[in-house]
Amino acid sequence: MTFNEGAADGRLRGSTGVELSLVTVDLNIFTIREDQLAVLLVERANAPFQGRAALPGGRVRTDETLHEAAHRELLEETAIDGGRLHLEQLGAYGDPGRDPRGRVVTVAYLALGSRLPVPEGGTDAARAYWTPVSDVLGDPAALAFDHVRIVADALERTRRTLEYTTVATTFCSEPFTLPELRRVYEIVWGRDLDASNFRRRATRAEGFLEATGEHRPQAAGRPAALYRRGKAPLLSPPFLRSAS
Amino acid sequence: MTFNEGAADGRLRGSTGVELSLVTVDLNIFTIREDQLAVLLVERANAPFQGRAALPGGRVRTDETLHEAAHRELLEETAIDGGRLHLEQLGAYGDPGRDPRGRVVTVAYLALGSRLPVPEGGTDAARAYWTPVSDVLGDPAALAFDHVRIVADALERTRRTLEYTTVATTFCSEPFTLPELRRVYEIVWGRDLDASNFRRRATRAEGFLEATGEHRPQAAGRPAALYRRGKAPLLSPPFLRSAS
DNA sequence: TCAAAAGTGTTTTATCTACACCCATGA
DNA sequence: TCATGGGTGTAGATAAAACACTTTTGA
Repeated sequence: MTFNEGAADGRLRGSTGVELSLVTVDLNIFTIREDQLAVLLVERANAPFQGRAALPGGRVRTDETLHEAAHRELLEETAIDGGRLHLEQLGAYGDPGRDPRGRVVTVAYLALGSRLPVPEGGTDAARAYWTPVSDVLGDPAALAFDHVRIVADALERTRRTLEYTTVATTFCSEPFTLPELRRVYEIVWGRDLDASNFRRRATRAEGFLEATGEHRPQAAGRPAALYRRGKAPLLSPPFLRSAS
Repeated sequence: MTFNEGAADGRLRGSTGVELSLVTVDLNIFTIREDQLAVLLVERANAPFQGRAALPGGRVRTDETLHEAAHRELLEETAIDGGRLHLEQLGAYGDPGRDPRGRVVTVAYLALGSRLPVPEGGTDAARAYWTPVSDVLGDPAALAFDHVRIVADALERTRRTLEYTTVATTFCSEPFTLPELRRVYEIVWGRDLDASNFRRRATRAEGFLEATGEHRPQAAGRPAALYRRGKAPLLSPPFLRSAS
């Protein structure tokens, strides 16, 4: 079934005469791959924008919350189990011209995770692949709909969220080292941080890290201490982007 | 026209068989009145929740952006011209049970302004009135739908936004004094600030304030210098809530 | 000249910044 | 024993916190 079988004027319309809208969720799934921030894209199977790259997403069903819809699409379209991800709402996008089918309001979500798989096999997820966020933002026509703008907002949200919450750790697989966590900040913020000062702030922040007592041998040099995520959701004091 | 004239099962449904949703905007209009943070409420004219207090809002039309819809509802329901307000999107709320008519997704907006009028007269706006935010949040059943939760989110957003943007000035009528601006922070954050330290930070922040050179006589004491809003949208360095 | 409120200055304390230096490991 | 990268320590600069003090007005 396609969505452009609506009324004669092409608009989606409810049977009551009240103008209704198609509501979708779109997912900005971010992870760090090959030392870059990457976003998961899909090749669209259907019109409009068939064959074009887009954010994964789909219709919200009437019996689920928006958050549940995001979780479901995550699993269906990308075969990713959202259990270990950070998932937060980014906002609603509903400009009249954003979808040629008529008024479609999408609720964008931001999902952050570590070591996310490259989906494969015969499912919908087979059309999914990772792309560096910088590649997407460098080309205004890289994605279908207004998805480039949504990715830009998602990146800014991610940068700001790293300042005052502990979600940076969700980019790391447990256990992780402090230099790994620091590299997350460097990649997302696009600037180098002083290792010494980063360590001091990260270890001082209450509930951010939990030392395991173990160490991980490196390719070269001294083994790094291993940590797990702490229990605090917020970073206090926050890490400001301007600080080193 | 009411919205519950849908299909036999009561659900809103598109003519194509695709399940569609009613999309609305709801406005959290905050101002400072009588030394308190106040939110504008309306008495609902129609079912559901007829006669109950709720956030002002209404349906999004197919030919307008979500932002435009918020501006239009602001004018229609409250007779407030949004020109001088700060208006930003808060997020989408779409739990299945939030509206007895079926799936209704609302996009909540946050509007901040100063010296907003008490709407009067024979219009829709006559049903609108100001209430202290603390009164609303003290009673989980104070408002229709999930509006109490939305107001709670709006308050938290307002508190955080004051930390890193210059929007606090939109709570003041120009020209304003530094003690007036400080009082805005104190009311929103719910804690007193050191006048001396506040002054230093506010005047040092680039683009926050513009001195007019004028002064305003007080009821008692030395006249206060008058300022206008500066041009910077962001506060750097930010004012953290923890700081005095 | 007194009260009140704006505005300035100062001391103490905490934090950031930059950078030197030490430690633990593999080759 | 050397290179490599993790980890510690520290001095100077910067900013916050608390509070004493001065200025300007109306009564």
